Amino acid sequence: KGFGGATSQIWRHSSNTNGGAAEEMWNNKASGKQLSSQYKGVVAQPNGRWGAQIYEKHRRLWLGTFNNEEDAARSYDTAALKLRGPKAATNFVPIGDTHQEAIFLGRHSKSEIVEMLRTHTYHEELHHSNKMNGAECSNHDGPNPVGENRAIYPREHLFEKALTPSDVGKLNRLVVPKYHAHRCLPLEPETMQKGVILNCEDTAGKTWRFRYSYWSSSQSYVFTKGWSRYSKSNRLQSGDIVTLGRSTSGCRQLYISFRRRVSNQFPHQPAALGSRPVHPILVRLLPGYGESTH
DNA sequence: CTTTGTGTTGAG
DNA sequence: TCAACACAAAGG
Repeated sequence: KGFGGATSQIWRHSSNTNGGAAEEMWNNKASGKQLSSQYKGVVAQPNGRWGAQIYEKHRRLWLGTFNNEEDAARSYDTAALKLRGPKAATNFVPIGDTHQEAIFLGRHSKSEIVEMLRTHTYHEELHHSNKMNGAECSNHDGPNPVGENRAIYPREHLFEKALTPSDVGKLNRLVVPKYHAHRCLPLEPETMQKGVILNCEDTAGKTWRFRYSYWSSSQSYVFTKGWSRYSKSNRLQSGDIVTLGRSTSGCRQLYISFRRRVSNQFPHQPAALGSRPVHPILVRLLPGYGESTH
């Protein structure tokens, strides 16, 4: 039932406890050649780090970059289990076999899992999920409710901001108005520099992750990493209004949404004047891996 | 500026 | 499907 069929690992001749250490010796410095990984789904980066990738439907999904080959290999393994099921070939025998991990994988979309792997937060999320499971989440054992069972918590309004041109431009950051930052998203002194990762759920239930930090150079609070992705995916334009909210219950889940700028160019254009018909707004999905809920 | 991860290709 | 390689785009 769970993950962990003994058939799922790729056995290698060399004991892999010391990884590719020996191989690096003769492969690396002497010849200017790129060293190559012994692990499936792992590719070398020019700077000596390791990337993980997996293919699906003629497309490559990037699973992040890592310092160790093994971490990259584990990232591949997780993605393979999510994309290809319990029987997928993996680099290591799946240690998180714990049935808990299977449930965790089942409750998150492919793109969510890929995002966790890319940002190195998969294990953090997994463990957090395990803690929650015993308490207030429904913990079914048999029929695993796969689907949109999103909890609706009472939420508080945090702030809104009309986006500036630079918020949707090439700077790839959102400036959080300082007043609101201090009021509802305070950063601890020690986290100011590094920032924190905020998980924000959108109206479709998708989780977006933003790095939130303080830029001392401009003395401003900003969403950096992740913002560009959100902005582009939703085709945000200057003048559009973004809203942040937060659950008032214990989990303090953040929520993000937006609405289009109220156009002042055409205040009340009569719609039916023999011109072209008004089409419903088409919401384009993120290009790339789509979900097939099966 | 550094690093990521996409574009691309040829092999399997 | 897969990894090697080059390098434009993203990140900081």
